[in-house]
Amino acid sequence: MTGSATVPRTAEELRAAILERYDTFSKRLQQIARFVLDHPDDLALETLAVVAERSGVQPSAIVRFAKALGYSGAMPMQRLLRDGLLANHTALGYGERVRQFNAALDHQAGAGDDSDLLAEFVERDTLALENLGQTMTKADLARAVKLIDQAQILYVMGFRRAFPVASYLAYSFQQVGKRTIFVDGVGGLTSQQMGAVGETDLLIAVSYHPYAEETMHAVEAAVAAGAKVLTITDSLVSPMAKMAAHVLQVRESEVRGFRSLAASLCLAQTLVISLAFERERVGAKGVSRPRRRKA
Amino acid sequence: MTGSATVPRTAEELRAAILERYDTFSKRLQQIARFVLDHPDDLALETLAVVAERSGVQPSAIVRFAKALGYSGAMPMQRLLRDGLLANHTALGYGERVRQFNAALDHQAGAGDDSDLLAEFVERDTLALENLGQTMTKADLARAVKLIDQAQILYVMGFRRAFPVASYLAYSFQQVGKRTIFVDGVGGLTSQQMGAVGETDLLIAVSYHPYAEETMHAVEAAVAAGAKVLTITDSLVSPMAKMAAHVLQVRESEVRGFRSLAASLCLAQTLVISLAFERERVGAKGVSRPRRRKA
DNA sequence: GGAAACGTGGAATATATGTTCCATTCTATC
DNA sequence: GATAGAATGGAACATATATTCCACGTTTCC
Repeated sequence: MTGSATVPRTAEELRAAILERYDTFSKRLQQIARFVLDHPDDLALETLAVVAERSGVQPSAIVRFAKALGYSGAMPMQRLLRDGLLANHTALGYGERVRQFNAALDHQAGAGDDSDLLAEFVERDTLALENLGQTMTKADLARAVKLIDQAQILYVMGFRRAFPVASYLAYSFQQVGKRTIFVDGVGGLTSQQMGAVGETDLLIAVSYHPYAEETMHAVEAAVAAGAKVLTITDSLVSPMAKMAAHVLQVRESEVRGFRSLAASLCLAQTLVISLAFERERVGAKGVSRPRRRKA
Repeated sequence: MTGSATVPRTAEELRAAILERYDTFSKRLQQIARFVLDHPDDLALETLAVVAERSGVQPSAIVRFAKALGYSGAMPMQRLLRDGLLANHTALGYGERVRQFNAALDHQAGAGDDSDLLAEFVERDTLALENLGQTMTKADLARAVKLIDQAQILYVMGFRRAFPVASYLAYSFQQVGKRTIFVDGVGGLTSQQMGAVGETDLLIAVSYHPYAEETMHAVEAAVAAGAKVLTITDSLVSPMAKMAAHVLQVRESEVRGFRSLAASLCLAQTLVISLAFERERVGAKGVSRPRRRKA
């Protein structure tokens, strides 16, 4: 039953072995391989039944997987991962990591020091998310969702730094079955794309300082056409905020002058899923169930 | 059977409770208490039988110990310590906390319950960021930055869910003065946009499961043309990963079947700024100083 | 298009683990 | 030093877990 001459004896070897033989595995075995690579901790700590449920396979399949790698069963493989886990844990104590982290943050004034840029950004985005959770009220969200739900056609726009957020919104709203037009400005056709905006429609405009002129003009045009406008922006006094029917303020924190988009995207996804739930609750027509869906 | 009114609910509380009540314990119970305090990892990870043998007591004594602290058995106490261990080792804590999080969600799993969707997503994104900070090594990042820096022309692509990430990368790299072509696939011109790829160029391909065919083909084409490929993806065995010169794995956590992009965007920005710093340090030609710049 | 080989899900089984129980030992008190 | 009470060890038990096995489905190759 031993597939190869050498059976992996460390967590790293196991990883390498899986990668090497991935192609020779069957579909289900590949699925398990992915799970093991992506969530080694789960396999190490949880029982087989839990791992099976979480990875969406049968316990027996996991045993087969372990045997395909040359083990006598799933348990030896688990032990391997567990040991690796413990080794990592003891090698780098918690306190030490915190110290390193804080030290890195302390000299963030240092010019070219990019030694732990990632840690800084992680920290910054975490703060931004925290702030979002504290400042954004349920009422504001509910109102935004209601506006979106009531719109016959949803227009989404956002340029430059706001473009990723806008594209995410457009893509996701389409995915959950909302009629959405992404005003991407390709070919300078912004006004044409917005041409059919009417009173029953909603424009979601995403914009941060410095506010793109194109977006402002589009908002003006939409208001003139009688459409409602929902803006996602960084300031309640931004040019858009006054014209908009509703404003969602997102305060992205800043490190070294660079702003992020983590909070905006988190908010964006919340809007999308909230809408999906709302429609499901009301039993809207032809909307696929949002739960368990891979977005 | 509950010794005291409040049962410890975290690893720290447990530690405190043991210390506080140490004197009231019998000799054998004190022996176990010492072992738990000194080797919490062992109790967390090993089976009761192993712990019993290692600490020189009977399994039943450990159960008694747990009951003396108010638990229904030894298992709940083990779970507690396990969670505590994971909390310290955030890279591992990730999976466990997601599990807890999901378990909590399951209770309120009523379909249309969006009462605090935002809080859920904030929590999930926070976890994903934390995990990113712990699992992404400096070496991996440094190598990616080096690849980008050495590329004469940088191509960036990513479709569907990866599109926001790709657009962000393209926009930001252009902002910091890197020659970048955003392969956005407008008008079905993907292959034309990629037409000029050469050996001195780099393609950054962002892709998540299920991987867009267009992206895979583009990666193949780039490799065939002799260009290097850097992929940002969710699995080391994703179709792209094999062809790529370097892979950056991003594990976005998932709530109710919906994945986010927070970690990916955080990574993206880290790459951009790291490149900017790198160039500044070397004193590259005509690159605007990255600091204090609004990206 | 048919047949063989392979892969898969789920129930059945064997095993190992945590827990309980009670006879025995230890400790404290008179 | 005797005795009552508590504590302990280890066997017996119940439970949960990993593993095996087989009928069914799927793919592959002739």
